[in-house]
Amino acid sequence: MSISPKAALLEEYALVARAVSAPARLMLLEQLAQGPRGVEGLADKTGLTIANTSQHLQTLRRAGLVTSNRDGKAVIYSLNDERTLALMDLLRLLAERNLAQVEKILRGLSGGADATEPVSRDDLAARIAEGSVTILDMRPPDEFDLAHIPGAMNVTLQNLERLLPDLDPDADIVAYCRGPYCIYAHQAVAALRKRGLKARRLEGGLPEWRADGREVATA
Amino acid sequence: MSISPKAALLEEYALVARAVSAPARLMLLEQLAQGPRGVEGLADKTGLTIANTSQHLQTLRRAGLVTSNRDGKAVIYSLNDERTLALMDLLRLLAERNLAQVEKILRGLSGGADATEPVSRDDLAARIAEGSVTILDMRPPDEFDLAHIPGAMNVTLQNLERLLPDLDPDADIVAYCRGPYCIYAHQAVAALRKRGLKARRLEGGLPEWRADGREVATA
DNA sequence: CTATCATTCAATAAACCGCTTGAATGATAT
DNA sequence: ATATCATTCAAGCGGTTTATTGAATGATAG
Repeated sequence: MSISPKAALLEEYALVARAVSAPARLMLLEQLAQGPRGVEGLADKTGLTIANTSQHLQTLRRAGLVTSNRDGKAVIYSLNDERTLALMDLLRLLAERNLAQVEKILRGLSGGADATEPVSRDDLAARIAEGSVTILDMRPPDEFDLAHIPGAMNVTLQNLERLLPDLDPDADIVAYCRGPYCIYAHQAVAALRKRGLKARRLEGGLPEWRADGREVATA
Repeated sequence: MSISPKAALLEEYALVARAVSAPARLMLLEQLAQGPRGVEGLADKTGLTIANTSQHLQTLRRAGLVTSNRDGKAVIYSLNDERTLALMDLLRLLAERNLAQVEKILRGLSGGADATEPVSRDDLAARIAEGSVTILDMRPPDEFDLAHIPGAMNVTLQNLERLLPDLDPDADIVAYCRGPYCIYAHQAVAALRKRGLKARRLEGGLPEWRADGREVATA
């Protein structure tokens, strides 16, 4: 006598939820949203050990969220389903709306300033067409090189200070990074606004920009 | 020195995911999607013990997915955010698309017959207006009494057999139950089709029908 | 005030998860 | 074949989660 089909189904749904229930795996998925990666690359980016990264990736694979294929001696993992990003975004949305702790952390990121509404991707595209916006890509240079929004300047939080004198104090600035989970854009906007600049965050990040079918540039 | 804000945020997102990563809690949420309930009622419906139910509900509350308020000596829990249903539906979708195991279980439910596409709620509403459809509500009578689609007949799997002679063999039949997680409608459709009747499943269930802003009837 | 009832808390054992370590695998290059 | 390299496997430790049990709480009714 097997267990009920209902219980079996719930167990499978729970398996998917469990896959996204560990911070380490959310980090890995955020990286994979940028594009396919090998185990070592993912381990580097996330700060996990190689063996640990491999294990987490296998958990994700068992839940059907990623696939792997061999390329020579390296194993390349990629997102299996774009809707995984939607799942992660819903997690974020629910957490932001319903958990006081999250609001507190986000307020801390913006340095006490009022959180500003993000700029929609449609808006940004229109501004690009007008040529009336300065775009900052806050991701590490290697990710910028792979793909970025056309016209964006690659800046890290560390060298943002040095860039300040070069920025037109009247320009509208839009900062973005990996996606909704990436906080560099939050931090950049906070730093820029503290200096009186008109900076805002892009809604989502590069994967979302791409998912809209918009063009990207490569180095 | 506190941990990084990024890690703290991921921990909170993971908390939400963990909340929906246990079959028992998915069952509770499915019940709560029908409407607010007390602890004892939820324990009855899910087959969990009272203490266990209470603990799971507190886990859900910590994740911000449900709220509770006291009514006399009973504590009534309700869904805190409609998007929780979207989260659960996304879990189901990802599982159905990417896990072979799920497809196998669903094929088992339909008794080997080809799975039929569900009827959309728009379609059903149009058919109701035409009066050209027989609607079966497969939920337990107490849930039917609280709210059901106007014109629906309340049938349980157990007494479906007895009802068969009364059904017009040429009628279009649409069965529904609690929502996407409820398998009674699947099973009813399988049983009816095996007897040559034209039965299909409604997409989603009563909570989704309601969320569309459509009317419901009460006993 | 006392009794009752629904719910929660506390303590426990068993199972599971996440990370580390070191060895094993499997594909390539010499 | 042998060496090398990226990845995976296996085992183990500490911490967390789950279900159970029985006691404690808190609101209401008499």
